[in-house]
Parts: sequence; C-alpha cells; structure tokens
Amino acid sequence: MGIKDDAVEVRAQGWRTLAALHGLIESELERSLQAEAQLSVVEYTVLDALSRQDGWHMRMQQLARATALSASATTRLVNRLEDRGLLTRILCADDRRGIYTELTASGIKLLEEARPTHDATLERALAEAQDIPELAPLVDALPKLHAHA
Amino acid sequence: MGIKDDAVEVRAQGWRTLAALHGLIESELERSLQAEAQLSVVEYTVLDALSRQDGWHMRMQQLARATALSASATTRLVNRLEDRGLLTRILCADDRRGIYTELTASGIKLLEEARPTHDATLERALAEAQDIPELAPLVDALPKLHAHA
DNA sequence: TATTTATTGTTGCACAAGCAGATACCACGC
DNA sequence: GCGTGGTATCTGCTTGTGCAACAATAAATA
Repeated sequence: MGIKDDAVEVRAQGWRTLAALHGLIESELERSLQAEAQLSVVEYTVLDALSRQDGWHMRMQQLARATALSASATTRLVNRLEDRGLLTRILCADDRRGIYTELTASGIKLLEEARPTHDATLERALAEAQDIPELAPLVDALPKLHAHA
Repeated sequence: MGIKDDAVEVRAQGWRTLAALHGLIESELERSLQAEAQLSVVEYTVLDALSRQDGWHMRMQQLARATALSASATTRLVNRLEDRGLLTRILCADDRRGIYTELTASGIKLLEEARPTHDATLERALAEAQDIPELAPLVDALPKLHAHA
C-alpha cells in the first residue's frame, strides 16, 4: 500500500459517506414532501430552482443539469408539473428550439407551503445523521461550506 | 432575517451542494460502470459492500439500508445479481426468515475488474467538480473526513 | 443560397423503483 | 399448547427513468 493507493481508498470512502448521507436525507424528504405536498424531491427541486432564478425562467436543459436528470426525464417531469398547473411552458422567441418554464401563481403557492416541511425534514434528517458515527463528520462539514459570518 | 432563518438557509444550501455533487458523481459512475462491467452503481455498491464484510454475510435488510433502497427493490436487485451468478442466497439457520447473501468467485472477479473503472471515474468526476465553484469546497472537504495520517 | 453539422426538445420502449398486500417465521403472554 | 403482534422477505401493480431514434431549428460552410 503506497501513498497512491491510500488516496484512492480515501476518495472511495468519502464517496460512500456522501452517498449514504444523500440517501438518508433524500429518503426522508421524499416521504415528507410526498405526504405534505404530493411532491417528489425532484419536483420540489425544480420548483425551488425556478423560484430562485432571476427573471423566473429556465430552459429544459438547465433544468436537466440542475436536477441531474436525463433530457427525457426532464420533459416528463415538466409535463407532470404543467398538467398540475404549477408551471407553464413558454416558447422563446430568439431561439425557437428553446423552451422556457415559469412558475405559475399556484406553483409559487405550493412551493411556499412545502418549504417549511422541506426545511424541517432536512433539519431532522441531519440531526439523525449526526448520531451515525460515519456520517457525523460530513454533517459537521456541510454548514461550513457556505457559512458567511 | 434572523439567525434562525440563516441556519435554515445554510442547511438548504448545503443540501443542494451535496445533492449536486452526488448527482454528478453518480451519473458518471453509472455510465462508466455500465459500459465496462454491465453494472449499475447500486449493483456495484452491493458487491463492494459484500466484499467488505470480510467473511461475514449480509442480510437483505442490511443491504437495503446500505443502499438506501426499499425492501422490494433489494429483493429484485439480489435476484438480478444471483441470476448472473455473482452472489448466492444462503438461508440462515438460527432465524429462518433471514437470508444471507454471499459473493461467488465470479462476483469477486467481476468486482475486481470493475474496481479500477470505479476508482478512475470517481477521481475524474471529483476533478471535474473541483472546477465548479459551488462544488469545489465540498470536494475539498471530503478527503479530510477520513484522512488518517 | 444550398448543404451539411450541431443543438434542443419530445417520443417509444424496456427496466428498475416504491407501495401495498401476502406469506413465512419469531417472540411473548395466556 | 394457542393466539397476538412484530419482523423478514417476496409478489403484483403503477410510475418514473434512461437510452436510442426522431423532429425541428440554429449555426457553419461551401
């Protein structure tokens, strides 16, 4: 075992920790968001991402990258949300291949109803992860990434 | 905006960063493992977890927790791997509800063939993430979690 | 201008996931 | 022993996902 092999193993372990924490949080979010707002985590992510945009427009492909989803999955995801009246498609004039999406009032409303659930579940999930020795260090590291004070 | 609201927002941002990095890495692993070893990330995770058990077997439910998968998904995942001859089910004597899984020689072999691909892809994905400003801090933090030297 | 090449988004298909219900088994109280 | 409640796994059904092929538009090039 040389230094090189150690680096490989450290990366692998970091990835396992990341995946484990991600899985834990996502599972809990999935359940609570589904129960409280009939939204999957990805659906919430889309609404949240749209609400966070300046000008409130995003193209399909941006959405696909933001959610780490395939193009086809994104199409259908937007279909579902559009069918529920939470967002609308807007053909964009300058590039007629492109399609913008925009939250409707109903979408904004649902997002704001869901946000407390999301935030509370996230807090609870992180607290649970704190109690798991392998995950605790990563939980501690997270808030330090963007702490600005 | 008080201190409390800040904490909520910091957690949310940490979660978005975590999810984004996870999605990026998983996508790349998915592609490369599928191409090189016909394994999905979850399948690789199972084989890896079993190999790491060092003589000990794993029960279905442990596997479900290790992969953040539902019980039914775990059943079918094990079915797939068993059908390919990569692992075997072992009824355990003391608790006849329980089922242990164990890697076959063929499973060990495939895992060892896949590991270099996995490790290389992971390194590449992390390097790419390094170039994305929002992700870089988390990438830097990861190896510090388990560094032991 | 005409023709190729690249990009953006949608659809057909096969497969993996979760939920709810079923089955087999353990543990405890009577 | 018998029944009750809880646990471990499997199956039927519905839904979401990725890949590959496609249509429409833009950009590049001759």
